[in-house]
Amino acid sequence: MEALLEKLREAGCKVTPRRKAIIDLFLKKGGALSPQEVHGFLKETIGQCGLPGVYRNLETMTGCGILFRIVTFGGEKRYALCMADEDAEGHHHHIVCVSCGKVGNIVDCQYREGMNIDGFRIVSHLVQLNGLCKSCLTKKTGYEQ
Amino acid sequence: MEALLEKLREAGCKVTPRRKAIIDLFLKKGGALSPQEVHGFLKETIGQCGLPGVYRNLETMTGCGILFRIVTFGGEKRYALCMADEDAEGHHHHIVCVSCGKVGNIVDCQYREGMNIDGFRIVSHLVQLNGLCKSCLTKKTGYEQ
DNA sequence: TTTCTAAATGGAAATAATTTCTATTTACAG
DNA sequence: CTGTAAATAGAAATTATTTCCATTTAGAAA
Repeated sequence: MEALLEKLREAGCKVTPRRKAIIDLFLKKGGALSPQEVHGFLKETIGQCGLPGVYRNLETMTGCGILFRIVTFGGEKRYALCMADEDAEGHHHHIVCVSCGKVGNIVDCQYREGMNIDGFRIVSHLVQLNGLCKSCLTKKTGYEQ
Repeated sequence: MEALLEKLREAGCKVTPRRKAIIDLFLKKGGALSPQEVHGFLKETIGQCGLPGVYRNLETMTGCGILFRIVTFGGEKRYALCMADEDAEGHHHHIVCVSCGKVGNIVDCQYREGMNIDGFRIVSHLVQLNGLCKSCLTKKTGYEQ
């Protein structure tokens, strides 16, 4: 938790009760959440908070590298904690369990900014793996991305 | 064009004037379009057509493999023609020019369904490269993804 | 500490995006 | 041709997202 708050400070953002509550929520829930879900859960915990604030904070915290946006085939917005561990400090991608939402880091990536592929100069790229984590391979739950 | 219409038939979908107009539009424009843009352009060409129909058709045609959904960091929906050439008949990904929207195919991919990575069993994955195509490397235009 | 200020918040309201619904039309199999 | 399931149109409903602005607050600086 403290490491995540530090990321806010590094980015010059304030550590507010609401932001703490949002991080808390993601830590507790463990998976990927939509703005609406975050809003709903916050209502239960810290009482109130408008959707505009939720949207703003999810984006702010994505900018700080605390959250990242899950890519879904339907295009709906979902965010998850970017738990960069020692291995994944730098460039990395995510693997998301389609059943429970657990997130892992993928550190080996063949793409780099500036490289040339098929006549294109790469400026950015996106890789996301969807899979089943160990525990969900045995017991399937209701959560589907 | 005919090859694309064939994909509709293969999927058991009807070939309607509107669908032809949408394919036409993508062929002419060349890049990635949002539902709203498609709607706007159709108004100019075939007169009218409701947004609901645009949404339905973009999804239908994505299901047939005629279009694919561009992944943007902002999460907004955009579609582009999936011009699978000889090399890219099967599994492939896309590289999109962030300046003009031109789409290329990436056929070498290290990920496969069913493989195990870091304790996850992969069920699907998504790779998208964003870059600058040859012509845009020299002249930058206004179009940004 | 206290003060100050830019950043964050809350919530109402506006806007934009997407879906649902239903009556009508149409592609195309037979 | 004809019949029928699929597609269409557009209105309306719903949902998602953003804008706005007055108020509060975190945290730097005095």
